[in-house]
Amino acid sequence: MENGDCLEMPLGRHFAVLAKFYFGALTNKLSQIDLDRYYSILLLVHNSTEPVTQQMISCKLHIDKTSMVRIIDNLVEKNYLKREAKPGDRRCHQIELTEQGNIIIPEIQAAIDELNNKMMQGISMVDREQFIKVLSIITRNLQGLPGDEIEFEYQKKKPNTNNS
Amino acid sequence: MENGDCLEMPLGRHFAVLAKFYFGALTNKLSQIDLDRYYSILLLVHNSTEPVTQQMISCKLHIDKTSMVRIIDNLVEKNYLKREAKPGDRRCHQIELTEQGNIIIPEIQAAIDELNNKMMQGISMVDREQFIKVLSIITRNLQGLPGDEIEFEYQKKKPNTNNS
DNA sequence: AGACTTTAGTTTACTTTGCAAACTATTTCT
DNA sequence: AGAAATAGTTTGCAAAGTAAACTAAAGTCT
Repeated sequence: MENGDCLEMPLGRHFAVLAKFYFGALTNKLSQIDLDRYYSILLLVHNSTEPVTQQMISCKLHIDKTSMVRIIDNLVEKNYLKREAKPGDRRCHQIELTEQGNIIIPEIQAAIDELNNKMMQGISMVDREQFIKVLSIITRNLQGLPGDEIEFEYQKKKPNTNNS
Repeated sequence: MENGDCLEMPLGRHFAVLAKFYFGALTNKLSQIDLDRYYSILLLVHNSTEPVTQQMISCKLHIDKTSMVRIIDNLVEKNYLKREAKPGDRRCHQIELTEQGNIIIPEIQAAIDELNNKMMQGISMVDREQFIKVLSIITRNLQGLPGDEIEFEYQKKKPNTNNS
């Protein structure tokens, strides 16, 4: 094998460690906020063009749906999100940012931008883009999905795919 | 920001998802084995040239030391590892592979190689190497470490560093 | 319309992991 | 010898994944 064993950990472990460092640093940067995690969720709610449901967040962020319930409970309790009945389908809960939620979005975004910058220090723009590109391909390969974007199959045309 | 927001998740989240997919696939490949995790630990014990202690594993793999106790307990109970008194320093427990542990190492290694291959499909060798290189730099940047390898500071000359 | 199935979300129970604090046994420092 | 540091352990707690069973609301199918 030419690749893989040039690292002293399996690549998956490496990714896990990176994620840990990343969110550790992010939580650190955002210690002013009454929230030490779930930033991705708030961002997703904020950036989404379509109405956001719990299932959609679960799918896109690959978080378990039962965990999702608890997490949204938490964020609602802390007054960053609100659950509203979705008109037209009362099974769904439409997740929206509260006023307080909207306030911290720019702070989160700024911290992430800053962190990404620090993280990418010493890497040329070309290499950064290439890195992101490879990251997308790897993700797709690992899912075994033919998709084009890293959209992660949130109800994207399911042609009878019994994905068991 | 030029980078970062080209993905719809913070990069850290992306890494976490990748790790999840990776180990999911790996566990799947290794379903023959009576072990659905901790592969990295067994590999580390196997590949290490120096005697392995729990602390060393904790440091290299960035696993909490109290979790480490439980994990090693588990692996000892399943007869993949054994704890032995380290001659010369009875505080340390020297961790070694059992016979059964040694048997599954090649299987794990093969599964990882196979998975890495599948993961890297469609990416040229040059790009793979470049990707790994960027990955190392990012890791170093996130740790704020000046180190050279991704060795993660396991007792590498600690000049009074009170890492609290 | 009525029966069946699917979907979104919830609850419960259990497991794994991380973190913090307190602890033991050993070693090192002075 | 006495103090401090180190390796490991234990306990308690919180977060998060998994599985199973459940509710309520749609959707489907004769």
